[in-house]
Amino acid sequence: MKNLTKRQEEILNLIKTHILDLGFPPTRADIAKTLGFKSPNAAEQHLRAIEKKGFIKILSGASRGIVLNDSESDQIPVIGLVAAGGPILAEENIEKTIPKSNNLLSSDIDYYLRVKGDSMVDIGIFEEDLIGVSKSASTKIGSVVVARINNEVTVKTLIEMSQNKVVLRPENQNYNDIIINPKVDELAIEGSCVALLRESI
Amino acid sequence: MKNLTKRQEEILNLIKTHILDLGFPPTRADIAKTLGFKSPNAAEQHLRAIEKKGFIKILSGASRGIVLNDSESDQIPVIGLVAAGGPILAEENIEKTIPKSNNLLSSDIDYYLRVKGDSMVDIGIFEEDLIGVSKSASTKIGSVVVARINNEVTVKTLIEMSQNKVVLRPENQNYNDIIINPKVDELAIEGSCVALLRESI
DNA sequence: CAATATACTGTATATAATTACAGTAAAACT
DNA sequence: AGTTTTACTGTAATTATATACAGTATATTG
Repeated sequence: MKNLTKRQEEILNLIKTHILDLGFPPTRADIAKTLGFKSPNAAEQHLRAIEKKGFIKILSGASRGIVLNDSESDQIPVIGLVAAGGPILAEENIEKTIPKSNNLLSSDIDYYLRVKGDSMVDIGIFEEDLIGVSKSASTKIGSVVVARINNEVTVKTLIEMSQNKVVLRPENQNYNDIIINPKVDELAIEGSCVALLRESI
Repeated sequence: MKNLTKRQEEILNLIKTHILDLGFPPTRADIAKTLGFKSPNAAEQHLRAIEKKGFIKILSGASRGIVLNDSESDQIPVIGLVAAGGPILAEENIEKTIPKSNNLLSSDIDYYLRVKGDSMVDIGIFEEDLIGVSKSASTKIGSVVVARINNEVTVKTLIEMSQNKVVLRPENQNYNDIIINPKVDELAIEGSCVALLRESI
């Protein structure tokens, strides 16, 4: 998807704002009036350009027939099984996506991860639950993190983190702490768990 | 706000669906075509009636100028502490409301209830969690229900239900089953738990 | 039992809106 | 240097849309 020019972006924002304010897209004349064009055709041609670049779709013959193409930035992916090796957010891991506007929880969620196994049941994280993961939230000691150890993704509580020792604790008395030497094993903290969804009880 | 007739409700839903699908409201002709009216005026008059009852606003002169009035029905209330005596959904119990989400969780959630206590931790329901409650979902044996016993609201698993014996089980080994005789104690099953939200981990 | 609300058909018209065509001018590629 | 893209003005035709007016019929309410 090509980049929009400054003016085109301005028009796309105007459309979004109009929809947010009134609930329906503007007409060519509305756009022209707002931006001071003396001809509705100026708006028309901008719309065609924006459509060509893939950001909107113009429904011909319909008044206000401007459809916003769901940009991926407005969708939060739900990650099912993470294929070994690749990045978590790789296409093949995305089970579905949830529109951000429908998100009831923290706005800081980058993706949802479907929980496998019972290693976190003691703090109420069950198999099939969806965990809201934030990549930017600070990973403090004691927080629940998404970690990748030698290409395997896991959700655990972060207990200790120093240069040559990282301790990840399963919240289930049947499991033992995972102790990693980052100099020996490959370790990456992918994000912090900030919310939880259970779709059926 | 007066109640809509069946037909009017049908039209309001059509408008909402149209907006959800395409991003803008339908025209009178669209409505007429969808519902099989032979005159766009039929749609026009329905719209006027729906506006009169306060559910929409019609912007005169604007094509597709139908604005949905934020009806409370699009918001799901979050119930904090339930005051003894009154109905669960009483105004004073509503902690906040959250917009109804279509894709995220079951569309059948009437309200969220904030969990107090630790009686359900064994199945991953923790204090401060929000439970999505459906009033209409069938209350089967084995399902987690919201029950009111002598004016106190509680969340438990329904184990047995007969004319003179109802058994509610806390999912926590430190608690005992609650055995009620509905002929002695006042008991009402308010709904079933169909989803769960945890706003922070 | 009359008035009002509901639920439409049918026709007509003003206006709202899309959209095509003909230009101008500057900037950005190729 | 020539073509394409961007960014508009200006005009006009066609179509889309709202909306008024005139009816019909049944149901509901005061």
